[in-house]
Order: sequence, then structure tokens, then C-alpha cells
Amino acid sequence: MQRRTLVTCGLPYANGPAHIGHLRTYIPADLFVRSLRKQGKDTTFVCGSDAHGTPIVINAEELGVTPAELVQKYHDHFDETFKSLNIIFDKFGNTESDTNHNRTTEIVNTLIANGYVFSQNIELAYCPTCNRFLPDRYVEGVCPDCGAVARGDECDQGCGKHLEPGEILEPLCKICRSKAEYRIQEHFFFKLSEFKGFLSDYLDKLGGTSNARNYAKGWVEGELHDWCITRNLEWGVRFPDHENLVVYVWVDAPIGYVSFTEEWAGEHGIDWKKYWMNPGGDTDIIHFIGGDIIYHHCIFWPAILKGAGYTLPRAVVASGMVKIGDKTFSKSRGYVVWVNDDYLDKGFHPDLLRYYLASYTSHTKELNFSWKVFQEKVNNELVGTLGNFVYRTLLFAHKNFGTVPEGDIDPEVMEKIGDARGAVIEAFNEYEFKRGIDAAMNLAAFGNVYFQSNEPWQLIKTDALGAGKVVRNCLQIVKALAIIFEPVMPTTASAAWAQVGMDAGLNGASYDEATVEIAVGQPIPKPAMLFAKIEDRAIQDMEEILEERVSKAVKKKHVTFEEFSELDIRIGTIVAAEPIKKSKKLLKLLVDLGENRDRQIVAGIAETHKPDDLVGRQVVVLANMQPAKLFGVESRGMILAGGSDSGGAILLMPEREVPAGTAVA
RNA sequence: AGCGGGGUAGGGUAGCCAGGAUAUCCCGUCGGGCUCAUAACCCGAAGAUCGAUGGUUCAAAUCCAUCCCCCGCUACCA
Repeated sequence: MQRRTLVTCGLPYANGPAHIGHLRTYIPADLFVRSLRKQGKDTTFVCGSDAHGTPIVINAEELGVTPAELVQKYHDHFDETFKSLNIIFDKFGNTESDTNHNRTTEIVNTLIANGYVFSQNIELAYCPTCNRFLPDRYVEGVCPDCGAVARGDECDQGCGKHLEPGEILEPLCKICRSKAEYRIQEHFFFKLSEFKGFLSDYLDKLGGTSNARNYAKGWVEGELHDWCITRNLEWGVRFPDHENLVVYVWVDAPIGYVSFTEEWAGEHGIDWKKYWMNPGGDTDIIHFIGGDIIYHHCIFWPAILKGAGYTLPRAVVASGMVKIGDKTFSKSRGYVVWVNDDYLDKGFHPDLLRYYLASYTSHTKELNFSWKVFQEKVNNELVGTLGNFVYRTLLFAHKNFGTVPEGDIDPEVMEKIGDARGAVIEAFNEYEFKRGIDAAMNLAAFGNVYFQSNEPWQLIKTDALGAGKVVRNCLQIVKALAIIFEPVMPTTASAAWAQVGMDAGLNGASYDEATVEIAVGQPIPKPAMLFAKIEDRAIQDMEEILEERVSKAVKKKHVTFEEFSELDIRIGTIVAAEPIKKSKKLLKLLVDLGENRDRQIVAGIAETHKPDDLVGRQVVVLANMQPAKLFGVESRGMILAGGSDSGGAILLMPEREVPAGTAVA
């Protein structure tokens, strides 16, 4: 009985357009699926939009649309974008579908029935002004572990820890900015801690890339906390029997993998349970994800599946992140390359990007996107090596023969083809996409050597039969190249396939077909070049667009007088100063601002100023700076100073002594 | 400081998890060839004490330990 494979991709969050970073996961996944099919494996490929969670609700509120409308917009966007890049899913679903609601409810009920869910009254941030509880990113505050400013579900700017509801300190409502209070409410928890032993064994056997496995193991060895799986939201999948609660988005999002399979299977009269309710059965589930969601896929998800009696994933393949100029993608900072605006709409061929992203470096490593490198790879490898070999062969064959000429295939050529095919298949099966593509490109390089050293352009003058033999061998290599490059560059490979005169479409051709001798007499039409060089001009344009975006993002906006008036700037007198333990740059100051009590202010001037020299001096203070904790020390105000990267802080001081608390405007 | 990723010829990059003989590929440099081909292709050369030190081993870029440096994100209230 042949095993089935189900491949999934991490769900794009339906809250913004696709950028190149997304594709680091989807392109290799598509390549992998195409490669499995070329090996004759029964393969299904599903993905869909992640529709829930607080960021979508908040964003929709700000835009004045419903969450459903916002989700639909980006769902359509991703669906179209993936299709334009030839990333073809059997099903591209949406976690807001009825199927997903039903499947999530069923799984949650099963977990409850199996005793893996318990309720607990917990203190939660509640906004008295907005009159509601504040889940996840509705609340901002201070991380209980590291003291950094954090959002409700994660210390995103500090230690990176996942925060459970109620853990955050000094909560602030993100909607109205007013101070939140704590209220007690019943919530539901998943007994993740009970799965520690199971996860430990499971991860040892988990396939995929080592980065996913190792990262997850590190967490399992530590303490696993039970996991709060309900939220106070309207938008999402209702928690059974609780009108005011939905399940946490990280529960219903991966369940999308199940429900999308279900929807696809329903459309084709297939039993989806063979895939998902068949532990130890004959289905291999393989998740392709970005390196940022390993925790959810290697810890939460298998525990849920185990707890509900579903099939466990066999492998998790985690891709490295994409950066630009060593900086992480960031919309607000302008470090972003949009798939549509910056690539497809500029007329670049999708296959070029597929090739670049899949072949530049190992799948698990960070990839530094660069237009320059993109151009180099296209011009040297695709145009110079692959495109040139195919074109010189086809043009020569077309001009001199018009059909595939007679002549034996050299055993050496067949062997090279067989080796290349073997290396490609093996590498792709091991998620080593670069290695596989290099092996394929080697075959093209060999083609150039073969053509060059056999000099058919000389032979044709004296020995037409000899020239014909060389040409047929080269055509055999072109045919093989079309097959082994098809997973990487489907459109271009199909064009090459048609150019060697093959009748049937390339899509159905298996890897085995690469060593089937090309039929003598098959017509060779006038070829067209597969790839065009990318001109320097085009690359310069793209680099300029990126630079402009970054500089625009960095530029500070104008403030109105009203906005400026909101700043409470005053002169203060320093009455005490001491260093802060473990910090290099910070001093703890007590400043007289003409108020009843002196203010405690933390200032980053320890490298340039000694505490003793500061006492008694007058400084300019921003008095209504949002309070913050630095190294555990509270700061209620900010000392104004001039600063350069080299010179350190230069304190601003009044011209002559004035009463403490004097206003500055 | 925390977390993450790195240090391999002039630049970029593979190999490292599963240790082996001349360390991969692309660009650049130098010399030669070819003229079928998109000024492309082919052959050859120079260029690397694989960040440092110590250890394990018959054998280390690869495993272990310590240290140094770089980058990103945060972060020291500029």
C-alpha cells in the first residue's frame, strides 16, 4: 500500500499583503510537492488564511470595516498572489469557514471529554472605559520577567517570552489608552504539562529540519505551563457553551490544516479521516513553516492532536527568515519588498524569484535579500549556464536538422543525467533545496562542456552523422533538464519541454522520464530564449525604490503646536544621584520639579557624568514622559540632553538658576 | 545585557547535525581556447594557516571546552 503525503504551509495571516519573506516558506513547499509528485507519490497540498486573533480585530476597527471584510480582502490577495507565483494548493481555505468552526468545536469538545481541559478563575485586564476585557494585544504593559514594555500575549520587545493572560503588569488599554484594572473571570486551560513525556519522545522521532526539532526540545526540557485557550472576543470560534468566549487563535489556526483537508476531500469524494484520524496509519503529514512559529507547531499542535486522537505530523520543516541588508523585514521601518508592487507588477518573471529564493542558501538559514545578488544569479546561472545551453542546442538542432537527429546516446551522458536526477530527488526529499538545485545546474554545466568539447559546429561541415549524434545527446540533456527543473521553475521548464518537441505536457512527466531516450524524428521548432538578462538599470530602479521607502519611514513627521503643547517640559534641580547596578549607562536621579515630592528619573548619562558632579545642577526635564521601568527602577520623566554617537550625552541647562519647576516652552 | 544568526581566498556562499585524502559554487583577477550560443561558452592559473587557543581522534572546517569578533532584534530614556 502506497503511503499518502499531506503537505501544509503555515497559514498567512489575513492582515496585510504578501512580501518576499512569506515566500521563503511557500516556494520551497511548492517545489517539494511538485518533486514528490514527480516521484509518483500521492500528495495533497493545503493551506489557507488565518482569519482570527486580535490584530485583525484591532486593524478592522481602525479601518472601519468588519473583521470578515478585512479577512476576505487579504484572503483573496494571498490566493491570487500564490497562483501568480505558481504556488498551487489543492485547497486554499479560510479558518473562518463553517468546516473549520465545526472541526475546532469538535476537537475542543474531545479534549474536554478526554479530561485535558480545566477551568480556572483568573485575573484579567479589564478596561472600565471601554467596558470590556482586554485579550492579548488589546493590552499593553510591563513584562513580569524582564520589565520591558510588552503586549498581552508576548514580551515582543524584551525577552520574547510567551505571556499567559493575566500575567502582564501595569496593564493599559490599547484602544482608549486608559489604565486597565484586573477582574476575575473563568477561563479554560489545556493541560499542556501532561504532555511533557509524550512531546519529549515525539520530538526525538520528528522528521523535518533540525532547527525545528532542536528549538522545540529546548522548551520541552524546561517547564511546560498549562495553556489558556480561551479569549474574550466576538471574532473567532465560539468556545463550547460559553457565549462570551472564543478559542485562542493558535488553537483554531492549525486546525485549519485539518478542515482544509476535509473540504478538499469532500470535493473529491475522498475520506479525510484517512489523513487525520488515522494515527500510525499510512499518511505522512509534513508542515512547512517559518522559523518564527516553531513553538506552536512542535509543542502546542502535536499535544492537541495527541489529546484528541488525531494523526501526528511526521515532519516539520522550518525555513530561515528573510532579511534585507541584514535587517529584519519591517513595514514601519520600510524594510520590506512586496511581492506584487515590487516584483510581479514590475514585470519580473515568477520563476526567477522561485529560483533565487530556493537556491541561494540552505533552507534553514537566514537569507539576506539583495537585488544585486538576484541579478547576478539570474544573469550568470539562469541565462549564462542553463538558458544558454538550452538555446544553443535547440537553435543548432533547429537550423541544421529540424527534428531530433539519429545517433546513439552516450552512456556517459545517460549516467550524468541519472546521477543528477538522483541527487536532485535525494536533496529535495531531505529539504536541501539549494543542494538539489546545484546538482541540477551541474547537469546544465555539463551540457555546455559536452557541446563545447564535441564541436558539432565543426562536425556539421564534414560529418553530419557525427554532428547529429552530439545534437541528440544534447537534446536528451535538455529534456532531462526540463524535468528536473520543473519543480523549481514550472513555467520555464514547460517552455523548454515544448521546445524539444514533446507532445504531452510536462506536468505529468515523472522523474523517470529523464532517462527515456528522446524520440528520433521529433520536430524541433524555432526556439525562443528561456531567460532574458536583467539590465543594471532595472536593478538600480529597484534599489532606489527600497532606499526611498526606508528613508521615508525614518523621516520624522511634523508636529502641530497642539501636539507640542502636550509636552510638559520643566526645569528641575538634581538633589540626588546614584548608579544603577548592572547597568553601564544608567543613573538613578532624584529631581526637584517644584512638586511636593522629588521625582525619580532614570537617565542614560553614567558614561559621561559622575553622580557626585550632578547634585545641585539644574537640568531640563520632560515631566510627562510615560513612566517606565529600566533595570527594575522606575523612571518618571526624562532628562533632556544633546547626544551624538561619539560624544556621549551633553546635558541641557538653563542660562541662569531658576526656581525648580519653571516651565519651558 | 538578553535572545537569535554568523566568522571558510578580494566579495558572496556550500560543507558542520551523521569527522576522512587536491575545501564547493557564483562573481572578481590573470592567461589561453572557441565562435553554435543571450559579449555567451570552454580550458587553465593565482588566491584560504576554514575567527583564536586548548582538547578528543590514526584523522578536525566538521566533535568538546574556553575565549575573541561581527550582525540583527530588544535594551539601557538620547
